[in-house]
Amino acid sequence: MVRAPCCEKMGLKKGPWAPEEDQILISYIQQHGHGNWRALPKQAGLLRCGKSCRLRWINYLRPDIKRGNFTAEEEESIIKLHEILGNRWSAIAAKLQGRTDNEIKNVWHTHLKKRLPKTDQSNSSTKRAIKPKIKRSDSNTSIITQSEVASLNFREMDTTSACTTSSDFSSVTVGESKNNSIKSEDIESLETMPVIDESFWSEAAMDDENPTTVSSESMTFSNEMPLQYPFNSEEIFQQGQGYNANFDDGMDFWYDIFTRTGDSAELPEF
DNA sequence: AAGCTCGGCAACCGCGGGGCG
DNA sequence: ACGCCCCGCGGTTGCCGAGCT
Repeated sequence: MVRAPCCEKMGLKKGPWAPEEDQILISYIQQHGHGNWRALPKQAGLLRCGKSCRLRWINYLRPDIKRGNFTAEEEESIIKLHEILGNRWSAIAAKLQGRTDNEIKNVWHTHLKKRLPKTDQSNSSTKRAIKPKIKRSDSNTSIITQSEVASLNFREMDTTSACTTSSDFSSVTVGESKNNSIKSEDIESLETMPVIDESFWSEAAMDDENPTTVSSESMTFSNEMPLQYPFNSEEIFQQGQGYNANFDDGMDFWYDIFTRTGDSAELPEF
């Protein structure tokens, strides 16, 4: 089935927004919110498609938008986050208060990309970022927050429940299955598993005799800062029914590690 | 001063995922 | 289980102003 173009209908305006249109959109959203973008332009009396309205609001009119040049800190954050996330601009934007994905994308392409060595530039375009695969928690599970993950401070992880299910940080479910069966979705997840180092697998995870225990010691960073791998199912089991750690929480964790180590060379690739 | 080039940025396009009937 | 609808995302386009010749 071929999807009809967004603004196929005649009479819908395209291109730059006029100040009057902005005003209409702002006042409408202030009064009514934006429940349904598709219906919004008609209700607000705008000759725009809903998509265009949404984009204009998100990228320009939102009251919490921070305008102006990016600070050095922000640029540094973008570079670091891009190392972690790849071209997932919305995820990067979520970490930068008041900045939009579009803005970050533009800054990246116009300024920041040029700063990288050529090899990195070519890699970055094809670099595979973690796909967000947010799993909505069941009624009998709960979301674990970044701080909760960080506070767990584990020595070991159990790959039966932690590794296989946390292989993609967007989708971590612990406490429901204790078997080692690999599902098709796990295969995709395994592809996006952080590449750590060879010893990580040879010493622990790939140990035939003890395939489920991984020592966090095998994950080392260049500055010798001791790091604790985030997930330990045993303690998590003790805490309750299980949990879902969603994608952003996982990213928060890795970003935290990154900012602590400050060494992109040692960052796990996705 | 006029024409051209380039960079920056706002906006558009098309795809994929999730919700819902 | 399936199809439709809507939303959000990432890639791309095109306009516009600044700088250069």
